[in-house]
Amino acid sequence: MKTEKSNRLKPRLPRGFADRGSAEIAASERMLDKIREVYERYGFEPRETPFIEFSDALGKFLPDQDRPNEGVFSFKDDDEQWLSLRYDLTAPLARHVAEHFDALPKPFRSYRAGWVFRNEKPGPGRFRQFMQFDADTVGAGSPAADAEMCMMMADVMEAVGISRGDYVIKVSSRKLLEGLREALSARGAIADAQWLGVLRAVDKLDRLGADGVFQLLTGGRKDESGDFTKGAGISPEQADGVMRFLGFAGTEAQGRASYKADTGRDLVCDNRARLESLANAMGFGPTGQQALRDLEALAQYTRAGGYDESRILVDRSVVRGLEYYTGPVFEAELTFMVPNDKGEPVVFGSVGGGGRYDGLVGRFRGEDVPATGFSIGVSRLFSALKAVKSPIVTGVAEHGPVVVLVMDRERVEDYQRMTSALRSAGVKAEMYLGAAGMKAQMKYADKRGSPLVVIQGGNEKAKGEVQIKDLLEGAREAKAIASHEEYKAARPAQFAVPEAKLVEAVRDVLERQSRKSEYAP
RNA sequence: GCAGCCGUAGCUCAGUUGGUUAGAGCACCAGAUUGUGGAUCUGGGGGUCGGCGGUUCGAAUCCACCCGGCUGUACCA
Repeated sequence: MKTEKSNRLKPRLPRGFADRGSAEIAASERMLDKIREVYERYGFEPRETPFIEFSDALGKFLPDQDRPNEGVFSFKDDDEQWLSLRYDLTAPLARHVAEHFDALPKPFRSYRAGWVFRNEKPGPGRFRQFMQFDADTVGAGSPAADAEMCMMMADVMEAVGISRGDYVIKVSSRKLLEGLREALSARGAIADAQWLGVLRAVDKLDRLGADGVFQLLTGGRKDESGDFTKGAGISPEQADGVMRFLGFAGTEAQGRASYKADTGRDLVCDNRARLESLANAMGFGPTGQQALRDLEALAQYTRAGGYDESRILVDRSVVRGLEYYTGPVFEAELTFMVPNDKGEPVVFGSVGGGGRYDGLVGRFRGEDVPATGFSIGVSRLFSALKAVKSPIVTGVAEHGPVVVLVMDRERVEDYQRMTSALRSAGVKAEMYLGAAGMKAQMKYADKRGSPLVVIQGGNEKAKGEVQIKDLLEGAREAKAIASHEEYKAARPAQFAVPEAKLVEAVRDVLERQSRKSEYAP
């Protein structure tokens, strides 16, 4: 049945979605296994939730009439209730814990890997379906729970092959920022909308630098393309206070040159000293004081666990999401340089993050339930592993199956018997299932990455033999052969064995191949 | 969402001031070779030139709109 070309369906994928091949799936699974091992070692247990939740359970993104799918994929169920594809794993976990609260041990420590969906503009390395790998502790309000998250993140980095020094877990606290707001309010109240602008500006410090942040805090900023971003609209004096919080000395009026950075990895010093200098610079009120005490405790616990500032570092510029964090926030940053598409070296950047969200479970209950956790961006971490050539992703790809050629269509049963014998012996094998001739079957085996093929035509059958052709060795030998006649006559790396010795001979070849690293594809 | 650049075969790209039947390399398929993956040679399939309108005797080429891609920016739970 031939379809008219014009009505033929075009095979295509919506943007922001991707297919994956066997090599990528295998490498990704290896990475997930490493992460899982770390979580298990810390005593976390697996727990899964479905892709779809009631929209109101997911948080602020309730679909409205005008833009029902803004940011999140939503649709109406038969009973007119709004459902949504989850956009992270934290909100569904909060729902799960609240729903089974009485039955769960508390603190409840669990982990999960899963696909999440966001309906927003995709870009390079950004998809509308992507995987996160989360761990959470619900029911523990102590900074020790947050400290454990940081240590576990550090362990994950090393478990997947990121060297010590190539990553840092940066820690700050939403309460610390709240303390900043308190302190700045002495010079005039800051409205909620303004404060969101301040947080957004602070979050961009590493990308825009001090000048850019200052502009975004006050009037606004025009980027090189001429696009204007509206500022938060706080006073220059308040903005100076924000800059002081971030570790810059001087004021705007004294000139930009006097600003001095105290963040980032260049100035690694004692976490306690960093917190002290911040306390002295700011003069915090009660909220800020509490945040300082929490972070001090956290730093003390991680240090006791053997994690110093080169691995877990207090950094006030960490903000994270604007929505539900209530206490410590953390971010796993890879500090090595990679070339961007213009060839300039840039820091690889964040591969995951998290924080304390004491209010999220409480939305389903009368009272706050303390909770903390973090999330790893799986595909982002995966591309980082490629960049550092971690053995987890560069490890040799597996060979394809042994292919038993079908030389004589009348004797499919014989070939099936050989294939089954190989499988029973634990050898990955298949009988050729297509309709093509021998040459095409050889090409098929080649494309599948077969280590060898089994050949039994009429001649071999008459002698009670099978031919085994080592495809890897054969390809190597063929390079030296120029003419096709010679190639045909030579039958490189091919030999006959008695039919009864088939399995044994195949194993010998596979064994020999596995010892020769030069065959690695 | 806003701004800029770009859409020609599966991929990478040619295509003259608007002018016959739109090309190349790679990839794919077949033959040379009853039954041998490589190399070589010969042949073949594959295009509504992103889409839809317009200007024109004539559009891959010029114009408008739409769609898609890339880049920056905004948002990012």
